[in-house]
Amino acid sequence: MSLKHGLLGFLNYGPMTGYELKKLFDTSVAHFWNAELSQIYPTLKQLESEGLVEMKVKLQADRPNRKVYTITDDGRSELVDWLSRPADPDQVREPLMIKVFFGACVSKEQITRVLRHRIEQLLEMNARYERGCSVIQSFAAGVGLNREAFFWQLTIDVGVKHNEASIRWAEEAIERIDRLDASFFGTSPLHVGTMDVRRAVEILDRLKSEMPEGSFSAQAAGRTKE
Amino acid sequence: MSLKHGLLGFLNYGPMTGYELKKLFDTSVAHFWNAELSQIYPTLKQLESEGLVEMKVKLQADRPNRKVYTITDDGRSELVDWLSRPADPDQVREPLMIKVFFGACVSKEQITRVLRHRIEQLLEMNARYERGCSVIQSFAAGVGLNREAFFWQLTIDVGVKHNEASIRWAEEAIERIDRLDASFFGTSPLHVGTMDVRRAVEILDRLKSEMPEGSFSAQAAGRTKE
DNA sequence: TCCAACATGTAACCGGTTACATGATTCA
DNA sequence: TGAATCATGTAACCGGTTACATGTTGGA
Repeated sequence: MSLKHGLLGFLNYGPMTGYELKKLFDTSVAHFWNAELSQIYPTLKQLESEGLVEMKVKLQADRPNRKVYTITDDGRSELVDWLSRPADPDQVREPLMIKVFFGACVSKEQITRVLRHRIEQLLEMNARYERGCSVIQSFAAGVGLNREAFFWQLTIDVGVKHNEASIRWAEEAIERIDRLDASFFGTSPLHVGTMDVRRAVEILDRLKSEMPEGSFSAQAAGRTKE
Repeated sequence: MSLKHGLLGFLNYGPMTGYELKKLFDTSVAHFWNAELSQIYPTLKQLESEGLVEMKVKLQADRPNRKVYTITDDGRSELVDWLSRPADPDQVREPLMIKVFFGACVSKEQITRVLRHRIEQLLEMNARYERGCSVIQSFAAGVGLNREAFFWQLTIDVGVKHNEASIRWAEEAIERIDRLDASFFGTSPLHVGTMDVRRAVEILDRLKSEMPEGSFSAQAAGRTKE
């Protein structure tokens, strides 16, 4: 888990409470990382028990007391250490791709509708990203971290690029599906090919053994384990 | 969870065992979905208890008995139903982006090394994808599902496009970081700006209230819950 | 009057991974 | 002899989400 390191990263900017960390998360890294308070609080405790942060209770009369966490030297070096280590490949899990993978089970209209819906989502998301840019600039200026804003911007850039690529892919996919002969789908939406599984597995085994190594699968590319 | 629907999708091609499902997963959807046997077996049981699949034990003398699962009419209609529903936006969790976000904490060399490492991963992955294309073609031809192969191919295309976009982004990021003045990073790797958190949160609150709505965050774009 | 913000948490659940268990057969 | 394949599972754990609990203050 790298929530730990996300918390350390923010605490490196200055001491703060779990509640404040949640706010920062929501308005700065929400596009690639979500964190609930119910996960932040125990994680802070854990960081404390590992000596990576220190906690001081600030008594308050009118509001609940605040527990202010400060990063320690150990915490700082753990952070830098982690940041410098290369990251494992992200293992993805994309329900939309399952829908596309089995697209032949449904009609042209059904599958393209799903794709068009995704395009809408991506456009909306990119619009939000654009607004996010100005938020980052204003925030960085207001808080005096212009240097840091350069990197914050990079994480937005990659999201935008990703979404643009997805949109282009989806648009092309819709076009290609539209061009497909109607007979391609059969008359019934449940008209999908069947296969002899024993034979299929046989073929896969053969293909696999013909492959150089690692064959065709997403994972395994210098895993190091964090 | 859509492992359920992934299993249904494959069982729609023909009756098979958990062991065989695992093989198919590993050689066809591994690039966007992983499934362990220890998860497949209980999920099949669950599908059975929901009446979406049926199980028959095939006794074997020399090997352990096989439990062959067959999709039911209910299962088929649940599959088609699910496939036709638009997918929620993928919620992502990208450790690499945390590293970039806090890139100002480390040196130019450290952060660019991390990015170069990611580029290597992506290139290797795309090479695997290319091999994957021919696997899909051979497999589809061998098993007589050419129609379906069109959609299988689409799921590889999107992976390739994504990776290409990431590579371009990372290359540009490295260039831009390299061009940064050394003073940008300070002399010490731990030289990172600090901020007045109370003030930062104040600014965020103000920016948030100025924003139209939903402000800047990745989620929330017509969630429907599966 | 009622909801949002402040501020902290616990407990149950959920999807998924890792490790462990069993036991025969086949191939290097 | 020892690893890989066939074939099934259970149990512990892990990161994360949802729901629930508590109690004050300030604003619509």
